[in-house]
Amino acid sequence: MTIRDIARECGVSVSTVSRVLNKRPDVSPAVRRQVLSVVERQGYIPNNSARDLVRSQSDAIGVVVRGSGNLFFSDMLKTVSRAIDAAGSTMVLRQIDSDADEVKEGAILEREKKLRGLIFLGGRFDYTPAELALIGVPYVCCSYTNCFGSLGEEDYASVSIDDHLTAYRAVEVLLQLGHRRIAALIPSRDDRSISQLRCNGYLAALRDNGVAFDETLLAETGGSFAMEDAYATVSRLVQTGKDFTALFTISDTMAMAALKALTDHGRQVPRDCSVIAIDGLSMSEYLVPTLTTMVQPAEEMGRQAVAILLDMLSGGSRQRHVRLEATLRQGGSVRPL
Amino acid sequence: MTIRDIARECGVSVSTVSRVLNKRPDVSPAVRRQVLSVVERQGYIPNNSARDLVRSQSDAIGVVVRGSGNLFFSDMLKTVSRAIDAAGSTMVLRQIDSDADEVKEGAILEREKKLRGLIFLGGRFDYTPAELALIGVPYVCCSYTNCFGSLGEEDYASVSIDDHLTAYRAVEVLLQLGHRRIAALIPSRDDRSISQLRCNGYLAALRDNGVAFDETLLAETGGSFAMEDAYATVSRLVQTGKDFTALFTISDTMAMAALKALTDHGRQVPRDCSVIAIDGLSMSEYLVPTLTTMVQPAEEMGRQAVAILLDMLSGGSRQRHVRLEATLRQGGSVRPL
DNA sequence: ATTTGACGACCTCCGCCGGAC
DNA sequence: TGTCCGGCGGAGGTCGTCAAA
Repeated sequence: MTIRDIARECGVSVSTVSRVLNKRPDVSPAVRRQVLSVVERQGYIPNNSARDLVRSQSDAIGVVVRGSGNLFFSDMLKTVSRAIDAAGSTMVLRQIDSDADEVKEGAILEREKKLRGLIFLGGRFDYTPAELALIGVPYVCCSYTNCFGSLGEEDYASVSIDDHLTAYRAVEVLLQLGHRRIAALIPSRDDRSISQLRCNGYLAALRDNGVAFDETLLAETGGSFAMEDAYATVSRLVQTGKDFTALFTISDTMAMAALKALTDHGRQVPRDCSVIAIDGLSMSEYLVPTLTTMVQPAEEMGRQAVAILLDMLSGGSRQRHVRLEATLRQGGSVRPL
Repeated sequence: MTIRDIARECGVSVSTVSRVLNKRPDVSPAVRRQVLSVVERQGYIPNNSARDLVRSQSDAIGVVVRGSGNLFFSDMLKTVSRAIDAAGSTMVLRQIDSDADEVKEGAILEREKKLRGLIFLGGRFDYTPAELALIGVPYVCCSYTNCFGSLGEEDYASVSIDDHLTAYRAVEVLLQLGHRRIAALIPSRDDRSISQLRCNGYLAALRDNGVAFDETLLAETGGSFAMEDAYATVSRLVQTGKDFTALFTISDTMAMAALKALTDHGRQVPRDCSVIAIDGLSMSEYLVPTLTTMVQPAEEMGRQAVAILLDMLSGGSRQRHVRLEATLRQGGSVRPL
């Protein structure tokens, strides 16, 4: 079933059917009605590949989301979608695996859909100029920066929170409430990524407040963000018998697993151990106790990412790197010592 | 940058470059190396649209997932992906909005990628033959059936649990523990979908056990599966002052919101109120208390869906409709009365 | 003036044939 | 004879242009 079949059945030319399908004005109402009815009756669906092939450009903006199971990107995605719609543009979404190459996928998407620009929701922190050369349109890194890479500040755009500072503040909350023996649950202390940044914030907060860093209170999952591994890691930590009154962790989901592990091993939260995290998933408001966490402004991040991209597309010159602030959401998982 | 540019730069023909890119054997190692190095250096990416367009068929199987935020489909998706790989086929994934038309999207995907078959993860329960005529390849409905539609049994394939029976059993668990005043938290009792099926299971279990149905204990969110609405609905229910010792709900995420609402209004779980749900998300093992829930065999469902599809593709004649059993996972959210 | 038809270019693959050594 | 490479044509939908009704 091709456009030619429709044309033949209607007794008109391929050009005419194409005009109807693309809602162009220069077709008589009678012919338009007839073509549409045949299209409907035959269940004809235009071939998207052929369509994409011939369009030299589109008004579409691509969004590449890495990590389909990442709840944090869900809220953000809604805002991004709305902002792109509001700008009269179209969003083309591609969800990829958390170990896939978002740059490569973005480049493929760019060519396939003839994109005007790209937004990456999540990605590596260590791009090199060579790999980014694949991308031929303006792009914005959303929720991460290139701090471990070699891109120039002017070579890309980003919207993010200050991961170091946010972790620093979270740990400070615990310190100010009198906690001194503060454990940290992280994937890895040197993954050249978010985990390392936030771990460094933890270390800096301890140092600045005169608390000696205790290596044995740093619990690494071995790179994993999975709840399963977080649970096992915290369980091991508790079983070492080490004393700690609070736990800092870098994501809400890991915190959820930590809450469970602590409870299962007889440590009540927050009575026996306070827990604080970073992310601010809406889900964590439904934990018992409600999770105390540093909320990333997901919606504002999405809005800003779209705003920056649109500005770049129109040749504007506004700030290309936006740092937003994470704010403390008081829950019930932290108590004064 | 097209295949022609690469051919020109290499001083070979377009055919030769195409042969290299498609890993065909009849190219000399020297030419192959040269072409690949130029492709690499130029960052050439073949145009997927043209590629898809020209292929008359592929070995790909399409998977359409409706509701990107649905955690239940995450586990299933991994199994489906592995099973398709194991069969030597390729998976093409499309995530769509929960209010999008999965049939339409599936039909588009089918033409775009020249699919051999389709698997729908989540969809409407009331298809008509007319709309399904859009789909031109074998397909399997995974996690739902056409029980509210007008398809013939022979017209489609499905893998699902018995929603009525599963709800029935969940409520029976509560009844056998002595509970009589059992509230139900559901999106809607007549949505011609999963909510209605499970609600009927609840009603049947009450009836068969001689417990009169109390209209005021049926809490509807108004069609929403969102935690926010579940929380508000349970809060209202508690505030009416109605007495109930247990709560049945149709999904783990709604149960999570219910746990929170009950706790926030002074009802401890399971001491003051037991909670049971259906789904068996891995996440709900990390709730405090662990959620007692009827676990859908997500992985087995994924495996079966692929197996059925492969059988249909090879002209096999095995059972087209597979009903799997949900099994009770004992948690800490239910107690005997 | 309005509506319609014809045509080529866009890009890649693939089967086939022909040529070269 | 076998190996390697070049060239051709068709398939797909769109869109601007030109011609024609």
